[in-house]
Amino acid sequence: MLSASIEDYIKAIYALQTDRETASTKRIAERLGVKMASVTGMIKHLAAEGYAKHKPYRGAVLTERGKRVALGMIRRHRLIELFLASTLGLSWDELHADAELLEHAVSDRLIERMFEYLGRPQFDPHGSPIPSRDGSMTPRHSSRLDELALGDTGKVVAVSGRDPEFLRYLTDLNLRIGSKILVRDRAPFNGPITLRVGSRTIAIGHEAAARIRVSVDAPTKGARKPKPEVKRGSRTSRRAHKRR
Amino acid sequence: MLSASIEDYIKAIYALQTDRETASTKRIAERLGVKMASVTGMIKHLAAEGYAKHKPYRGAVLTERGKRVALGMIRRHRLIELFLASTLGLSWDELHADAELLEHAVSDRLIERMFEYLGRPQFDPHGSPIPSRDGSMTPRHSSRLDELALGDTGKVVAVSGRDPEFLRYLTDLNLRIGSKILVRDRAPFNGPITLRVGSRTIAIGHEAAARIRVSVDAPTKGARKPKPEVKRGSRTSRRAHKRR
DNA sequence: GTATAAACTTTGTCATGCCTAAGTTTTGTT
DNA sequence: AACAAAACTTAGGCATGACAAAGTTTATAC
Repeated sequence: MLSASIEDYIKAIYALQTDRETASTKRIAERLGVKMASVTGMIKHLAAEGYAKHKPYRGAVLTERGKRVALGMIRRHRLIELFLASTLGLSWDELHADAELLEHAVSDRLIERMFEYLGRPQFDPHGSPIPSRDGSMTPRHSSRLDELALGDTGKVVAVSGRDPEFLRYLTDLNLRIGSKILVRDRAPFNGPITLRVGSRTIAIGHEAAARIRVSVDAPTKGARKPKPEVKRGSRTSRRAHKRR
Repeated sequence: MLSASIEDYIKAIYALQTDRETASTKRIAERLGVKMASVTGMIKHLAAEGYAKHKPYRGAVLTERGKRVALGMIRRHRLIELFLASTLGLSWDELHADAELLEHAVSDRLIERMFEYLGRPQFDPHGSPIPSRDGSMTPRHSSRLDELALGDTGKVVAVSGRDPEFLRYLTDLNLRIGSKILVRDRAPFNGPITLRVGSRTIAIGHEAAARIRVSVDAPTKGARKPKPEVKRGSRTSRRAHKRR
């Protein structure tokens, strides 16, 4: 059985190496709230145990074994979040902190019971995919809201921050998973993006918009102003995550 | 914040001093699966922190402060058990182990959410009372099944063991919280007790019977053989614990 | 290209909580 | 009462995982 500390380090490295290629000592330390010296020590331990590779002065990278552990933790985390949301009705800004504590304590048996109870879900309350037991994740074909063109319509499918402030801000704007949006205006110089959300019109900054993932509707036949220079991901429409 | 270890010691001392007046080093060690030397060390620590009094060679006793912590832990434990039973449908033999792990990790906020979600329950799935936030517990007026007289009828309100084997045994006998029973026969010399449970007739040993608490029905007018030498507790009838 | 800053590692220390081995107190037996 | 066994404590040690301080490597600036 791995200690809670080791699990946290592996999760942190996984998250960091998903962005960049490698997880630096500094960033791991910041993420976990420990000093760099502690991180170096733990990275060496992880390397000795075969969970990571340590390239001195160059950061850490997980091995396949380490990745498997990381995906297992993410699975636990997201199932716990969904379970707490479904049963106790916790709002999305409250979920992360509690799941973070519980993910080290919940038995495998309980995780699988939750999985079945929740109807073998694919996505958590933030729209993030839940890894399957074997570590595979349903890919999401979505675009960053800040990359949408004027006139585009779509549905919010995920958000990438877990900061409660940010999530409450979105709630105040009426933005949640499944919200339908229409891009009304895009100010130049990374200025705010104006959206239609339900019956409200709101303005949102670029930084926030970049954290919101949207599945964009295929354009309808009606005349619309194209904006070809904006590149986007695939636009497959997907059902939103089921809430109760 | 108290460590999981400290919480476990306080719980163990509480349980032991509820039986006897004091919790001996040996018994604490057995309960927690550690050596006596470790217990002595921790008792001294608890005494230094004001959670317990240590009388060397005489065992430990919790202070008021320690008791408050213990009741808080019991509250958490029992609410978690009830929550897992209510949502995931865990059977009573599965509950204890998971709750034991979770009770150290669940936030106070989550505990109170569970409490409300469950409808401010008074009893856990084993029929044990759930301490209120201030530490008071609804007393249960019940008798040990092995002390019932021939012909007595009643309802199972609680069991006092948490051993999964024992609980599965009771399940096999059709005995659960709320089961109505009738004492058909009592063999002499601490022999088995024969019961009517629903439509089945079963025999149960004294040791098991002593762990089952029953609320005995007031005798009906019809003729019945009295057995005055058996003393019992009060016989107030109480609603059984609500299951979903 | 050299100096300085930033990132990183090494070394030694500390708290927690466990252990073993050895010594002490209490209890039980005769 | 005296001895042996059981219960208990003390002393010393170890693993984990954190830290600070000091030293090393890499990046940045000029």
